[in-house]
Amino acid sequence: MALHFFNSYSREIEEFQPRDPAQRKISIYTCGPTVYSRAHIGNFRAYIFEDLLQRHLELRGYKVHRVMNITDVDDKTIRGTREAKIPLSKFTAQFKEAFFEDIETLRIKRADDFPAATDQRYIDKMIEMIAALISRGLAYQADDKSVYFRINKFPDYGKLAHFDLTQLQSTGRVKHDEYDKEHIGDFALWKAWDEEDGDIGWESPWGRGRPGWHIECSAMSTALLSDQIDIHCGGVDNIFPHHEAEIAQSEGVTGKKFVRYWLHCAHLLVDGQKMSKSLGNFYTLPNLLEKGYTGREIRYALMRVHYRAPLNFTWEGMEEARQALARINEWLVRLREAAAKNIDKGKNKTQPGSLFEEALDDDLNISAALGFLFESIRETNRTMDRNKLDASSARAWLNWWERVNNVLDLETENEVVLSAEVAQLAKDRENARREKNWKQSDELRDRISALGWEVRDTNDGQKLTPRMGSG
RNA sequence: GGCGGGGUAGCCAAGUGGUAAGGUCGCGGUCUGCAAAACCGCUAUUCGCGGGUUCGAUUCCCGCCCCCGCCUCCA
Repeated sequence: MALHFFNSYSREIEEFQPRDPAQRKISIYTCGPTVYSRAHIGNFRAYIFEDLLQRHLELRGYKVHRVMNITDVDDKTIRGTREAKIPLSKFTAQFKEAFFEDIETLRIKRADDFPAATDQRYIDKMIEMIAALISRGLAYQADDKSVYFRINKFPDYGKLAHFDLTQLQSTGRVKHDEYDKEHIGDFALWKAWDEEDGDIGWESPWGRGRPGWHIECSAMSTALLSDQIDIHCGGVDNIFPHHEAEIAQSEGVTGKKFVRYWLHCAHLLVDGQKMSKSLGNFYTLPNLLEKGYTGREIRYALMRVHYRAPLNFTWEGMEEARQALARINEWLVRLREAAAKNIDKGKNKTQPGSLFEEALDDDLNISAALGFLFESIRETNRTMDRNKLDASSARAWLNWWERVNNVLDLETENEVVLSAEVAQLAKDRENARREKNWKQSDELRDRISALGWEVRDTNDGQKLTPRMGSG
């Protein structure tokens, strides 16, 4: 089955055909964080979705070039730097650093480029694009000295969001300077300097000021990818106005189709409510780590629901993630033992299939893909219970897992080393068991458990595994 | 008001015009000295509600209800 994605632009599932199929190269642009505070887990849901997308494309043999922008100048960063009374670059640096820390914890692959809006290279590019838009009559400088995009001159404006612009209603959420603009929907390309900006600003043909938010993405995607990109991702809330504006700006300059496939991720909810910085009901990654959850547990919890469906974050869901991963762990341990045992009963016919990746081909149907994974786990466990899984089959399953895990990236990283204390207790317990001193054996099991290790007695003696979440 | 996305077991969730994957939780069983893990069995006669089409609908059509979101700088 060929790759299919739901394209927000057409609102249909479409077969994926990259711009340059022969090269197997794909360009992806993803909207990154605005670094005015620590990103919350809702942000990371979107980034994990993009990570899953990239990894699956790579599994399918594509070479992905992905760009993620960092918005490091806007109203909120300026407010932040003013309140903190430190320079903008210093203010945003701390959140950039936190962001990279967090994506590493969540095992999100780094983009190839993380362009920053304040980089002079991109400021220049933005100015260049704005000038082109003005020369084409698509933009104008208003009385307030800011430059705006003239949406009436761009007939496709509203096509992505499927908005009828005459129906636009102000929510009052954002204050805008309606008197300076020709149309209420005209959006800023260049914002004229005002007092609140302090020493933040760049010179331009239209005077000192700073870029509007949308133009940075148009400039960076054009500069780093090309006039036309294969896939552009973001949260659904970015569809309007942000992505709509990007289309208008980029196509207004190049005259070419900007993006082939628009993929948008639904929101993460907390207790059924949208999670957002402005509402203050958000968790950051450190908040969850403090509760004892690991990066991979959080990764699983954020990944397991289809990207176009809302994901309701709950602690019950975190617990579920933990248990599901523990199940995978156990399975891998057994498989590796089976692969090493070199028994050859040769009767097992359970073979890994390709259903996992085929599910992902279908608009990243992760639930179906995980369904196949867990079915496979049950089947192979059943076979191993009967001691019927031969070594070569076990190896085949392990190879399959490696492939699957390239996409999921859910395996425990390092073996947690037994402390000398636990090792000694285990040894004592072994002796106690040899003497069938069950009382002492159970006491020791409790003590080992208190130290974070679970004890299991198997045919091959006792086995210790670190309790989930502790490692 | 306009435009989206959802509503499937306690919770999360896949799915199809032919009678409901998977995860998690709970209960019972096998195994065990007891556990744990694993496996087996049970847990939705039913897929928000009401109509319609059909031999048959959770799946298609119509109407309605509920939740979440977007409607000018939120992923």
